[in-house]
Amino acid sequence: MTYESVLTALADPTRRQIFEDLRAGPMAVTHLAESRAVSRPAVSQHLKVLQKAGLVSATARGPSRLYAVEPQGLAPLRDYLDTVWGDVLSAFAQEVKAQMQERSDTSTWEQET
Amino acid sequence: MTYESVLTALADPTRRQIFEDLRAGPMAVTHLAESRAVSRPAVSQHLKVLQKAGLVSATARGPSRLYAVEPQGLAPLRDYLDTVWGDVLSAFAQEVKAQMQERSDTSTWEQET
DNA sequence: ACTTACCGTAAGTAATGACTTACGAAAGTG
DNA sequence: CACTTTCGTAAGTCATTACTTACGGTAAGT
Repeated sequence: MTYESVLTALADPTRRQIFEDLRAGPMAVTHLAESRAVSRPAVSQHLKVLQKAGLVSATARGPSRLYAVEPQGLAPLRDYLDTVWGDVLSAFAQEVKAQMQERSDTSTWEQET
Repeated sequence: MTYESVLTALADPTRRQIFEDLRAGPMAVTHLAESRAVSRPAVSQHLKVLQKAGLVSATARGPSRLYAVEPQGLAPLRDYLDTVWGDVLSAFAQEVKAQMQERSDTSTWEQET
């Protein structure tokens, strides 16, 4: 639900691969595990994290369970980038211009990165 | 530079707080550390990770060092969300509609989440 | 030059998390 | 009703990583 959980969920490479594999459509846990280097319980645990983050949803299909991408799960992260950082990005250009004009004389700076 | 490094950099809560604190403007390491519960070297290490991810930049200011937000650092993550998941999101609505119409008869499903 | 202030790095420790094996539950099949 | 398949969870191990203390290095002030 929160953008923090989305970030931590997408930070792990294996979990991100599983999430991206689900782009092909809903899949069962066994099918997800056999095309990967980790065991099936590991995939289940990753899916649990993804589900808690709202990125995937589970559907009982007999004894099997189909996991599918929940597209609205990425909305918190998108909103975070837009609302929290959108203003900063737009305000940055102005500030840079202002500072460069303000300190055009005091030129004792030393850029590193 | 890559969206993976951005995700791992923003996954840690302390590191994310430091990054968000820099929205107020360029700050020195000591100033960042004294308003937080971790030591100064810890902040330095976090800033190193953020710098490698392209999220912040350092500027030598006398014996001090001013760290500033690098606004273009979030671009890889934005691009990842747009290119990789933008198509999936738009294609999802159509697929859902098609599936619901296709399986309007085989109604033995059981939603969980 | 000596001192002070600010910072990065090294080394070591503690904690978080990713993974495995083992087990039990739920649902279809004979 | 047994049997099989599929899956989640528990317990434990191992690797990653976040954190601390200690140290050295650089730049300004006196």
